[in-house]
Amino acid sequence: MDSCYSEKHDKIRQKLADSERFLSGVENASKIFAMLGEPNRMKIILALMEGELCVYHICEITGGKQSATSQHLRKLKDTHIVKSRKEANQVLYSICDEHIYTIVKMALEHSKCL
Amino acid sequence: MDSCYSEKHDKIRQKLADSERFLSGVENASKIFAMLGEPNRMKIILALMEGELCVYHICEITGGKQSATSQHLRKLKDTHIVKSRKEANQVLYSICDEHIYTIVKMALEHSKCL
DNA sequence: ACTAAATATTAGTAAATACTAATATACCGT
DNA sequence: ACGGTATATTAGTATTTACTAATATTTAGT
Repeated sequence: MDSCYSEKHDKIRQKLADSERFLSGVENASKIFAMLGEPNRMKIILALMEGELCVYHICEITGGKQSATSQHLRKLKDTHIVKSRKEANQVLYSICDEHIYTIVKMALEHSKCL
Repeated sequence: MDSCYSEKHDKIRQKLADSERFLSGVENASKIFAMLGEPNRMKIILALMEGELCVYHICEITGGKQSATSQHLRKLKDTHIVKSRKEANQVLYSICDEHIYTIVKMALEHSKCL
């Protein structure tokens, strides 16, 4: 390896790193949207926007089945949209991040005006 | 039909209408998210956030194929996220609505902090 | 320890979605 | 009118995703 290339190569590496960072940013942001892009999951989020809820109540409110709801909750947790804590024999879910509120409200706003 | 029911029935109808409005609101908002939930479509949006572009350039920037890109653009148009106008022999696309900018920026923000 | 309630997981299947390649359409310049 | 360029559409296929039903795990109360 010739060391006069090192600066040049650093720049290339920087560019690659940047674009990777960019692409993974896109991937991550896309994942969030994909989560909200499923109506039943969206209903879960809307329910949780009113406050912490246990799985049973989430099912009741959204009309979803236990199993399906549980699977959706896991996905929402994996994407850091939702967090959970155990209390007695139930698991309470709540929204992780302020941003989600704003994002959802914006989308409802947008869809209102066709 | 007995007319003393009319008020009661009106209320029921109102409630049904409300919940339908609510559900269709959820459906519509969800559709927007589903659009942004596909990485290649997200890239298209990000490109258009810099300004109006023709299909050829969108393909070039995002690295997508012509056909796939065109199909994505149709979907984005159907959901009123994007609009188009013809100029000479090309079609220029741009983002429809202010909200989209904010929504996307929020999501990138959210995904940045894990 | 046993039973019941709350939640999670798994496996299989059905449905939705995105991709590719080929073809069609529209428009421009000659 | 013809050839070329830009975009759209279609059909078929592959992949992803969500659902259901059954089962497993966890905890609480007796």
